[in-house]
Amino acid sequence: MRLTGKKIAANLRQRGYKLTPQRRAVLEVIARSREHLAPVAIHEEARKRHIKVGLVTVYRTLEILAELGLICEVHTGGRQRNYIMRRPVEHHHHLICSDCGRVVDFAVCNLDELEHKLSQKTGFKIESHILELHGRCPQCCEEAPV
Amino acid sequence: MRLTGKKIAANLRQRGYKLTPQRRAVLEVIARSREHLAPVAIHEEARKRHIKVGLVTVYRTLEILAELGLICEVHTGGRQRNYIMRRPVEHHHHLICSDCGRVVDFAVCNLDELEHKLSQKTGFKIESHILELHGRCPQCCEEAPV
DNA sequence: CTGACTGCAAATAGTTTGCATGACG
DNA sequence: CGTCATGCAAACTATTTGCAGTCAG
Repeated sequence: MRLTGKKIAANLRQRGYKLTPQRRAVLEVIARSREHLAPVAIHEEARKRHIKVGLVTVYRTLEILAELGLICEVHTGGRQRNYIMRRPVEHHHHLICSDCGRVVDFAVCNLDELEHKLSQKTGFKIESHILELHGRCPQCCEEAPV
Repeated sequence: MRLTGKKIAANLRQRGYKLTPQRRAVLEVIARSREHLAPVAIHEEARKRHIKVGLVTVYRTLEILAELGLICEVHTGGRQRNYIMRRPVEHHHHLICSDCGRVVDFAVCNLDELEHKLSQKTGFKIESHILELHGRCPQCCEEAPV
């Protein structure tokens, strides 16, 4: 599914939001990057493309986009938030390169059984999970063999 | 394995650190809590127990304790760091109540196969993973049925 | 037109650093 | 006793909020 402007606009409007150049810009920057980006990086990149946008707006936009499920947060352990395009709409996870930050999606996670077992054992009503794999991508392994 | 003062002291000394009342306090606060705690909470709790310690020291201590593997970080999605005692030394994960913050450990995670497959498919050299389950614990489910 | 959006400046929140003093081993 | 630890204040970083002007629909 391609995220055309129209689809996004509709998506936004549905919840009473408007599609402004700034929001378009933020979304585009994230969409074009294969890596996860921090708010500051998104801001810089947008300005490089000569789109006038304030950092504050980037923050506000990210919140909305995440709420709409168009982007999602990546937990890098660093001190800032990081967002990446949510390509497939389905449930999926990330494999993240600890050197360059490249992100690969994957969908398989046979955790249902685990969740079921744990649920029975602990009485928890399990609602979601975070699963992220960290490692080094092929490029980084080559470039700087530890 | 009980974490006696001696063991901890040895653990610290091994790497050139000293065991001070402050460090002892921080560790004790974390050890007694079943939930994950943020630096501020640890600081407050320590003071309640009449141990004079500065917030700065708490931060510095947390860094060391995490480095030593005595405590570990929990990713709550909130804006602060959160730490919890690392009870078993083995590899394990957390099941976290999204209401009260209670944390349950579990060790089973049949991800080896998944990691292996992904490694082959992507060329990534997988080094670690984050797996956290989120849900509501029995108590919270009872007290406030959604 | 009008309510939602933007951007600035300023406020917060969390964390880190510099430095003089204090105490573990 | 020397080295590492502490605590204050101040710096810093990331993020949020208030508000007046602006714009998409």
